[in-house]
Amino acid sequence: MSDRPRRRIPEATVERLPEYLRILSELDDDLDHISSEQLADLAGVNAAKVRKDLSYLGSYGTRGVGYEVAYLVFQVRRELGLTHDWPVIIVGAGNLGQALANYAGFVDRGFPVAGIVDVDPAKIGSVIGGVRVRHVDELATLVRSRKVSIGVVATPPGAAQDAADLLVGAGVTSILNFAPTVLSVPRDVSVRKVDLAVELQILGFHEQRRSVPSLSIVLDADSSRTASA
Amino acid sequence: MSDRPRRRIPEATVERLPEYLRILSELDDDLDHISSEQLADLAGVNAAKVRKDLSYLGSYGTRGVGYEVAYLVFQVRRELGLTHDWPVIIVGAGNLGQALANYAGFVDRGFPVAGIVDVDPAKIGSVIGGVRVRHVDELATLVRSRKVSIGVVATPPGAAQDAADLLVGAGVTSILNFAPTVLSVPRDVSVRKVDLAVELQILGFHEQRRSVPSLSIVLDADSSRTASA
DNA sequence: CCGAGTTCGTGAATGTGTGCACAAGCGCGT
DNA sequence: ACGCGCTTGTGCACACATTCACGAACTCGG
Ligand SMILES: NC(=O)c1ccc[n+]([C@@H]2O[C@H](COP(=O)([O-])OP(=O)(O)OC[C@H]3O[C@@H](n4cnc5c(N)ncnc54)[C@H](O)[C@@H]3O)[C@@H](O)[C@H]2O)c1
Ligand SMILES: NC(=O)c1ccc[n+]([C@@H]2O[C@H](COP(=O)([O-])OP(=O)(O)OC[C@H]3O[C@@H](n4cnc5c(N)ncnc54)[C@H](O)[C@@H]3O)[C@@H](O)[C@H]2O)c1
Repeated sequence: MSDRPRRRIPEATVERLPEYLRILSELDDDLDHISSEQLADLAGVNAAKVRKDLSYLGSYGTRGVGYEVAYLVFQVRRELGLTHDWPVIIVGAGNLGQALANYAGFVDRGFPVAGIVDVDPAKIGSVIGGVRVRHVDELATLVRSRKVSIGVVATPPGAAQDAADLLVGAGVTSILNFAPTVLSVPRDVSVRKVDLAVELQILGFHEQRRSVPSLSIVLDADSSRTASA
Repeated sequence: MSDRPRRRIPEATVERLPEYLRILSELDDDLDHISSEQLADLAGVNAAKVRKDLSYLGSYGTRGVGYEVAYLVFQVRRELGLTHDWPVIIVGAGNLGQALANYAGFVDRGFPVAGIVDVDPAKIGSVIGGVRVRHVDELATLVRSRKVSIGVVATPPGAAQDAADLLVGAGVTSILNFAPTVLSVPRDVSVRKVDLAVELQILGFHEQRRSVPSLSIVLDADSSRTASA
């Protein structure tokens, strides 16, 4: 219990752990154990993958029985660093920034909105999701006083790099970028990008392939990203 | 020109093509050629990767010169199926659904919002981004009359499977899911999921690792998803 | 206490993605 | 016409991810 092997966890596994965690958290309270196969079904993946993923955290299952849900939740949360909350600051209080700030799902999963900033005087002072919109000049102060290490960029593309620079300058070390722009940041800052138009374009690609049945295989079901009944 | 090799394109490449396309589209008009290295820099990836990605589309570059931007844009658009628009229907006109409908970036990139539906009488009839919100009962009619093949699920998690079933029943074959739920759909329907809380949790994981310097390597810069200066 | 049935943990095989390194091809200047 | 410098396209080696298959370890009933 006290020792932590702290082995390296593959990135692909890290990307699935939050999904397992969500599913486990939503399970009925009277279900105290779950098998890799049950969890796999709920997550839409292969059972062997679930076992391998969980094995990176340690040997927390019991053969012939499965995994104890409460304990597994605890272990996954610990591994993901969710033993404490990670306050988040949102830059840009437009359509998307407001939707994000209003979204209860963030605080529920350990990411309270510690601040929202904008440059538009019309937006500053308004309250969204219980948080008052501040001027972007106050960003650094907010980040430092609230010990924020994660920033969300929800500005127009032209302002995204500026926003990122501000965040990095204030000490933020992780950025979630919604603007369709490639951000330049120091190597020790993590950036993840969510581009909704890209998602649609990927769907469009497969959609198009579907309608022009290739000479070889008629339907190459893309098992990678698609969940099936 | 008339022949189309129609080779299989790796999924990883498909996921990068939209980004290349966006960058190419935003280039100065007076730049008529671009090298793989320049494009790689702009996209924050390796030049060899750009060349390999583009080589799946065909040999559209010229050695010693680079790629002709206009022609490359055309080819990438063709490959992604963007020779025509893909109308999209949004289910759920809440915070997120409204932000999406208001977002000009979709229609700009070939995905006009053909309809928005909801169950809430208070929302039905209002106009968002130039589109009137309809009752969810009209979904099938809308999908058929506007030839929609892509649906966006922006309902609360509890209603997401219902929304997906409705979409599939109406003939939609690609779904972009924003609800934190695993959707069950027939095997021939593509689903992509965007879970913003998952993105934050992944950042949180790396954030935590950062603060507990592992015994082995102090900072394992995650090159996979992070763009760096 | 034993055997049947269950489920985990993981080695090994296979599949997919990345990046180096270099030959082949092109343009340009002389 | 030719050589030189530049850039593409790709073979190859390596890294990473997925899946299978099976031994190990557990439960339970008799
Ligand atoms: N709305 C969507 O559904 C959607 C979908 C995909 C991507 N996006 C992207 O998300 C970003 C935000 O989209 P949106 O629809 O909310 O745009 P928006 O125009 O509604 O909001 C942008 C906000 O950023 C503020 N801003 C501008 N410059 C700033 C700066 N330097 N510092 C701080 N704030 C600044 C503006 O005042 C505005 O309030 C854009 O990059 C957009 O491309 C939005
Ligand atoms: N708002 C965000 O920033 C955000 C971020 C991440 C994920 N999400 C997810 O996106 C989804 C939507 O979030 P939101 O903030 O817009 O929620 P919301 O509650 O503001 O909006 C949901 C809308 O869906 C409608 N709806 C409910 N049942 C429906 C049905 N059966 N058919 C059609 N419409 C129905 C509701 O009337 C409401 O208008 C949720 O699943 C949420 O978890 C939202």
